[in-house]
Amino acid sequence: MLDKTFDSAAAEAKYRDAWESSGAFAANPASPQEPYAIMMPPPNVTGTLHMGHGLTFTLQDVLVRYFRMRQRDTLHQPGTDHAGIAVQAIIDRKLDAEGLTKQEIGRDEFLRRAWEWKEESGNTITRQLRYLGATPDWDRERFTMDAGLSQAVKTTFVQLYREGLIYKDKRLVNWDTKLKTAVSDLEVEQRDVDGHLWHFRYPIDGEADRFITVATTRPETMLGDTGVAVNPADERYQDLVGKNVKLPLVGRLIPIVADDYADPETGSGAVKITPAHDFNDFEVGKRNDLEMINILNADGTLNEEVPAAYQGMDRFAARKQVIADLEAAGLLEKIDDHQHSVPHGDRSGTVIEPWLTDQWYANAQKLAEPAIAAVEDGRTKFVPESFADNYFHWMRNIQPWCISRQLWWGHQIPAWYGPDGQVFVAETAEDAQAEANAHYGKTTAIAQDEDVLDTWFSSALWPFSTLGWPEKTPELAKYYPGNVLVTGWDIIFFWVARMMMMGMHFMGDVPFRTVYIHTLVRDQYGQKMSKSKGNVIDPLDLIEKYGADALRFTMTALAAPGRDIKLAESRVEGYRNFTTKLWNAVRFAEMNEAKIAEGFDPAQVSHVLNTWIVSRVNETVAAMDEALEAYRYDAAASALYQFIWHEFCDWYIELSKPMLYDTENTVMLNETRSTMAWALDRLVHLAHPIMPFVSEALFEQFVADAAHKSGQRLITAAWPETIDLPPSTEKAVAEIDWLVGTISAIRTARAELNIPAGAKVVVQVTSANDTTLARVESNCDQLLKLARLESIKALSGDMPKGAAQVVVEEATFVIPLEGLLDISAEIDRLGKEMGKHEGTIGKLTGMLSNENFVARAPEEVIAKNKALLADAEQAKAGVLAALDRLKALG
RNA sequence: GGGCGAUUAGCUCAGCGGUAGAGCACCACAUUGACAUUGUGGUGGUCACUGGUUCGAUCCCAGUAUCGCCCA
Repeated sequence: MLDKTFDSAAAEAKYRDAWESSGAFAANPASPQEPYAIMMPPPNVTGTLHMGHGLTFTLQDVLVRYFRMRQRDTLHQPGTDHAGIAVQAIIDRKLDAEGLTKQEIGRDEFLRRAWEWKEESGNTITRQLRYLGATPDWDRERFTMDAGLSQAVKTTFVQLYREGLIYKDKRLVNWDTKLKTAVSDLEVEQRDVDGHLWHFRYPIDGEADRFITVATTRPETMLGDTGVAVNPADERYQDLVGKNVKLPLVGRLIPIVADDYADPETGSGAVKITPAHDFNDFEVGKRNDLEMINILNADGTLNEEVPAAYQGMDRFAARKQVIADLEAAGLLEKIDDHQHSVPHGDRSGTVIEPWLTDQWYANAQKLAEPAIAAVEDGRTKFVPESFADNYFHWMRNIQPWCISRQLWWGHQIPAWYGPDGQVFVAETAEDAQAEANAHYGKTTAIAQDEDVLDTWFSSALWPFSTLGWPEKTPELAKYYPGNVLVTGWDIIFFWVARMMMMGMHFMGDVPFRTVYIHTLVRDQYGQKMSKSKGNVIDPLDLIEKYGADALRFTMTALAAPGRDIKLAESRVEGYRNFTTKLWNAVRFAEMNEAKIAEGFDPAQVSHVLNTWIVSRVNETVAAMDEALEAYRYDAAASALYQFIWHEFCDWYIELSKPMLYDTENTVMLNETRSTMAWALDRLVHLAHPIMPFVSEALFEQFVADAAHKSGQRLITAAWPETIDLPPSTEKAVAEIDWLVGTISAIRTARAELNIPAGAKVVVQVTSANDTTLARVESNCDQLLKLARLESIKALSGDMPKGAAQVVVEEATFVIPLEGLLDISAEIDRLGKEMGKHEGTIGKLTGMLSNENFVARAPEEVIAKNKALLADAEQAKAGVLAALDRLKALG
């Protein structure tokens, strides 16, 4: 006997392990089955499961389980990325706590410690994914710094270098002064801050008492100014172009140049130019051939390029000092409050400095071309489609991709330098040495580039490097391209774009056919979850409280395309209740000995109720197939919920009771027991992708036995297919629809007339046609039970006085209440119904008498409206007759 | 400033060129032999606003307002 409620914790613990050890998650490249591959976006190895993971991995697992049940050879590729900056920061902190620095311990020892950390605490998230019920092929788990994936990095780097698509360049980068590395544009967060705009007066050289005013939000950069720009069309400054300014505090003469970048409308119209410390100024500097003076050290202190008084000073201390000194010199014109955005490192939180350094770049513009074309011609589709525009916009405006990072944790760049700086790029030190020796004509010492590659460089190779590339493996042949990539929109540029570029370049084909983009999980008020706001909901807490199935159902039901998910805990609670509902439905079946009898054929059931539920199962299968194939997770969840709760539980179980309790009629009893067991078997199959634990538990504890499938596991069972039903099905469905409508109508009238719920009433039917009378006859038990009636039969003799009347289609159900009826309440009630029908009739008559409508509307719309009008008129006539009788008899 | 999206019941959201839907919340009733993590019934909406296209617009188009997000 099933317990009264579902014990989610016990089931999760049991099936998590049982599934995994059964080998159910394993892909099988040797199998003849059609593949279905999803590459898991590798979570950061430092990560722990948050709600975003909860969403993305639920959606992936729903697809994986669904297609596994459809008997596809399913690969869900798991793994983690090495998170260069994050891991380096962790090790740095630990060293700091020990009073050590990485320079002291050296690169090898640093890497040893990093690996040690990774082995010990780096895989928290992959353990946590199992709690969510994810079923990737764990035996194939990869890490971006594994030997194979590292080889892929070397191979791609060397090839791209040889093709001229990777090169070294001196450009401005986003420099993180705390982590002392370049970071990508995407890792820079623009924060609006309340700052100031300082207006300084720069004296014109050779013109006493003449000044030009410039404004800046970063006064310390003036020490690196190498020019002042004015707009060529700005008449105020025409005569100054070509002259020099004597840079205060520094004394350097710097030219005044004409450049469109200067906006005459903004401030004074003149702009100071610091080419080595501002992205816009860099371009102005290049156009006007201005000197580039780098005034910063890697740690953000000022270097020897500035006057001695400022050397070694931190950039923010220098800012104060520069302001004070300019003010003292009488050159501070004014200070405005000014709100502006300041770049911050998203890892370090520190202000990012544009800094001039030598870095390795990939020619992203070139690599993007085929990646853009692949989406244009539909080889890869975005779902929802609108995200393709996002992708195009970014890809068409893509900048050179700075791929080097000044870190130790990562893939060290396979480039070596000779004593004169000559570069030798090769996959191995030996090859590089050989090249160097050949180049110099003698054995010459070379040293490898100290830097490592951006983590996203290796992540970009993930769709093929995990499959064994550059080796030609069976996996690569079978699972590339993958079917779908499921990820959040925040990662389109970090990852999707780069996988597309690398996939097109090295595999000659897209990495996946579809990119499903989901949105962010926010709190119930639409706020982004953040630790500082304290509104973070931990998915593991929800799993503990409500079960993984409830969380998964919530994620699935809320995953409507293109919309952020606002998560309220009450939703999860509601879906926990849903798992309980399903559990108890099976428990009911168990109590009533539901079991599929030998030779049972769902297409041949005789009772209308059984025919109806078979038909409803069919339609639910079709609805879920359609929804899942279109990535309409919300629609799939809703079809399942609606079917289980509001059709199977509310009506099928309730209407089946008279048959299940009537042990005399063994034919009907057996058919109903069989149908119920059959339907439940289909139903747990349908529930499995979204609610794997409760469905598997129910299957094991009862359903498998009832359906003669003992010993099988749902996780690998075949997904239901729709079955062909005889034409008579339609009639049965209409009869159940009528029955449901009639019961509901009587219940409504009872409630509105305050007939006590416990009171059994006598009902007599009048003005009913033969079909209705036959339906009343054959569904008598169900009507008595669910509408709580004493009896129901055709009205014989006169209409009783003081009777309530319920009109359903052509028939009226008369409920004699012998003076208990509140006549005026009943008149009001019937009057309200009349109003409703009259409204409908008015509207439809209007439409149907409109010549244009009749002439232009489609045939089926006209037919439908005519039918609706007939129904409404029939109903109105019934209600009118009821009102007349009531008035006549009281 | 540029781009994208949203605006439908108290809340969270589906929907769709043809009579407005769900879940939650709320109100009333009910402990009837799966389930109170329940059942039954009910209240609740000028589909943001203004125009246009159409026989017909919540839906398509244009504009307005408000709110998000991304980019500069």
